[in-house]
Amino acid sequence: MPMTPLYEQIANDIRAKIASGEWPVGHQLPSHTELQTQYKASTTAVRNALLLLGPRGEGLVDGQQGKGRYVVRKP
Amino acid sequence: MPMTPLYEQIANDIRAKIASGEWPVGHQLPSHTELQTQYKASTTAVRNALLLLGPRGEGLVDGQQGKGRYVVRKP
DNA sequence: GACAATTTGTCCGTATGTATT
DNA sequence: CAATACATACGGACAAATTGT
Repeated sequence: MPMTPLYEQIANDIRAKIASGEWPVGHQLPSHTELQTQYKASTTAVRNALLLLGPRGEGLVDGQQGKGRYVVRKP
Repeated sequence: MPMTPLYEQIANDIRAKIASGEWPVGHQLPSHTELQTQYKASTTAVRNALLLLGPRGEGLVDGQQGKGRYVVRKP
C-alpha cells in the first residue's frame, strides 16, 4: 500500500489551494518557517514539496531571495 | 547570472545519459552512494536530482527499495 | 528459517550565501 | 547595519525491501 509521504501531502495541499483559487496567481505563499510550523514538518519536507511545485518541477510557484514565494500559474 | 546548482547538474547529466541511449530503458542506475562519490555530492544533492527525475517529477526513473533505480522512460 | 549486508525512501537539523526590507 | 527570507549544500538517522549466506 503506497502511503503518501509528508512532502507529497504538503505539495498536494498547496496545489489544491492554488487550484481552488484560494491562492490566486500573484499571491504570496507563507514563509518557509510558517509552512514548517503549519504542517509540523522539517525544512526538508517543505523544501521537497516546493521543489516539485517550483520552476524545475511543475512550475506552479516561484521564489525570490529576500522577498518570498509567489503563485505563477494554476494547475 | 544564475549558476546551475549541483543537484540540477546531476539531474541534467543523468537526463542526458538517458536521452543519448547510454542508459536505455530498464537499465539500473548506480547506487545512491556511488552517485555521491561520482559527483562528490552529498545525499541531499543526489536525492534532489532524483526527486526531480523520479515518479513525482519528470517520471524518467523509478526505484524499488532493496533493489535499485531503473530507467522507465526516455525524455 | 534466521541473519547480515545492501539499497532505496523518508525525515530531521544545521550552515552558508544572497537578496530584500 | 540588522532582520527576514529564500537557495543551496552537508551530514546523519531510521524504516522497509531485497539479496546472499
